[in-house]
Amino acid sequence: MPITIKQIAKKANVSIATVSRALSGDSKVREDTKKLVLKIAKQLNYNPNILARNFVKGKSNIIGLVLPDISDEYFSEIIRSIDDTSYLNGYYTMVMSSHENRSLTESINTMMNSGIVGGFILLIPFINSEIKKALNSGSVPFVLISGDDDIGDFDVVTTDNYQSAFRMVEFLVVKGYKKIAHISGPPDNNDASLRKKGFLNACSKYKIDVKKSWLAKGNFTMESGEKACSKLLNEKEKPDVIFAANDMMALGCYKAIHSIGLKIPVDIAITGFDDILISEYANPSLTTIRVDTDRIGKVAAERLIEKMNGSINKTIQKKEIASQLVIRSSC
Amino acid sequence: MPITIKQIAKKANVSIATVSRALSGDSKVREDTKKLVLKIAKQLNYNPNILARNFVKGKSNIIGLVLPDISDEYFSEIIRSIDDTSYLNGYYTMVMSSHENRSLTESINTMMNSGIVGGFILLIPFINSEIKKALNSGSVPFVLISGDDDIGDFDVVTTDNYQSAFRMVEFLVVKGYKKIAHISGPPDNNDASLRKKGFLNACSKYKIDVKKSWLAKGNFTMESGEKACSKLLNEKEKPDVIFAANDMMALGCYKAIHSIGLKIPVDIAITGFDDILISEYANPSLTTIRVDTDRIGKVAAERLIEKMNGSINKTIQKKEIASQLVIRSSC
DNA sequence: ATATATAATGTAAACGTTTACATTGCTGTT
DNA sequence: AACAGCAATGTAAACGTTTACATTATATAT
Repeated sequence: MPITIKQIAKKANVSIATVSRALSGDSKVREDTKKLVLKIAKQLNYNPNILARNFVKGKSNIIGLVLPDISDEYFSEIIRSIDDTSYLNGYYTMVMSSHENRSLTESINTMMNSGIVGGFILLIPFINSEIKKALNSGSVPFVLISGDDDIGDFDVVTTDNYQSAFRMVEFLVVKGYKKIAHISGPPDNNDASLRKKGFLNACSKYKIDVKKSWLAKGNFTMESGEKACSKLLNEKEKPDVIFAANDMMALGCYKAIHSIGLKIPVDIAITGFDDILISEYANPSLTTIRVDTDRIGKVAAERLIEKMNGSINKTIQKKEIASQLVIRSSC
Repeated sequence: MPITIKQIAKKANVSIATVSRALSGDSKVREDTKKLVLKIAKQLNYNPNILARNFVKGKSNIIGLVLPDISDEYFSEIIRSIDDTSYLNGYYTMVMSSHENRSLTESINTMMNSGIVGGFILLIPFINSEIKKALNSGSVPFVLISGDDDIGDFDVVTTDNYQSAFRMVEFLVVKGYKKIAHISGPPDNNDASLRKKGFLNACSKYKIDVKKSWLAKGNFTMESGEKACSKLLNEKEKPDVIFAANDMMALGCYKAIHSIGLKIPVDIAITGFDDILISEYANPSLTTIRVDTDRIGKVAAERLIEKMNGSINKTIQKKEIASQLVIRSSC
């Protein structure tokens, strides 16, 4: 019982083709017929059947968004950012979380083959050959959002993990720190390894001697940060600052440090990476790196829409979104 | 160029109707034809065109999810939970954020009239007559997720704001606190007013004398909590515990208290509401109330799917999801 | 006024699937 | 062997929109 162009056509005494043209606006329709059709459409509260439109056009104006198997505080920001951008360009956003019941490849296959989306964005913490294969199996355009752009011949939007970690070290060096420790993230995580690499290369550039025992291992959890920090504090030569590969581990360091009565940043300084909500309010507030999630979503969506429109640029594009050093009181 | 049932039909030497029936499984098709069709479908890597299916069936298996104009850390959990439930029932999830560019009513109208979704869930912090009107304007089923179930004749899933606030006070009373202050949230926010109501009624039941000056006003931000707390600390008769209507304000209290050198919970105790990520890691960890977002999403999605399937229960359902008191070190 | 070009509109097919209805094939009963 | 009854399959229409192509109306040039 929703209004269709047929009813408009009848009421306006024109053919459905004219109605369609008047509504889509781009074809040649006489000004007054167009006005009439628009008026009647409005009057009847007509809304185009999007499913029918997508179906007949053979392409969908729905953008798929594949989320990985983890809950992350910044996902809702990315989702919102992508949805905003999509909306402004006349697209809708469909989410698809991967989890125990639905694997990532299954999600990709649905995106590729069901026709339900015209393109998709994949939030992907790591890549493997199975995923690559799935991504190469179809012709639906997509863009990746990842921590690493070295993941094959795909369009990808990344954070500048390496650069930011590098700059963090530079900042610490300028501040006068000499003994810098690092707590790294999971070894199979791209963000983690790039941050570590940035750390190491910066240290090497600025002639900071990194003791092996100062390269602690964590897994991005607060607990692992706490544990790693305790270990560092037990070294006979203690670092004077710890650069954790993410904020959660940095806050774990807070715990370890406070528990033995030391003070940040007086006794030891801490820095993190991510600028999660809590970091601003921690005591002391945490110096860290803010990822521009808003921009990441926007850039990814814009690039995807470009591809969906079949516009010019066919070459693979790697876009790195700059993060920002957020200087607070922890160092 | 995606595979269609036509190609399967040709290859299997049957009509497209038989293919359709074999694939949908529910009609009477001979066992061996069914097997043959399924085999060929698999072999050709057939995926049904969902747009076409939805279109011809006149209904969509996409569930819309309308998000309000705020970024909230628990949204990604709700989104995930809804998507999980949808997926398990054969549905997809489409998000639609409301914001400056797209009003809430506009989102509702799209959901109602474009045919793109078969039903939708509305995350809604408050309701007004314009929204009510929009909701009453169509025939697409929907479910609300709100802080208050007293928002008209709609299916709604709520948190038990009132009950939980009530129980928080009970808990504080049992703990021996006598002078309880409250920092309320925005006056037009349902969650906020129900929490305040629960607080007041519990105080009244347990004969807790609530001084007028102990009813501070905030707006859910950390700053407002800090300010309200400072004011409370300047009263000649200070409360011995402050129950903030949300965690952010509770953490604002932390700031105010620490800044003048007092200790929590020794000098004054604090409790919150929401159990945001940061609360567990605050110092001291915050006693608060955890909203079961996972369950909220699941229940809302299940109820919506029930309605979309046109199953039995047509009467309005108000479902209140129980929250959990999380006892930590701040009181 | 006529011919021509072009603008406006109409006609009808197409998209992939489901499904009401029609037809065919098979089984068992007499 | 004839027929009923039902199971299996086929035929074709339908869904709402767009769009290639056909037709008609209008404007322009002669």
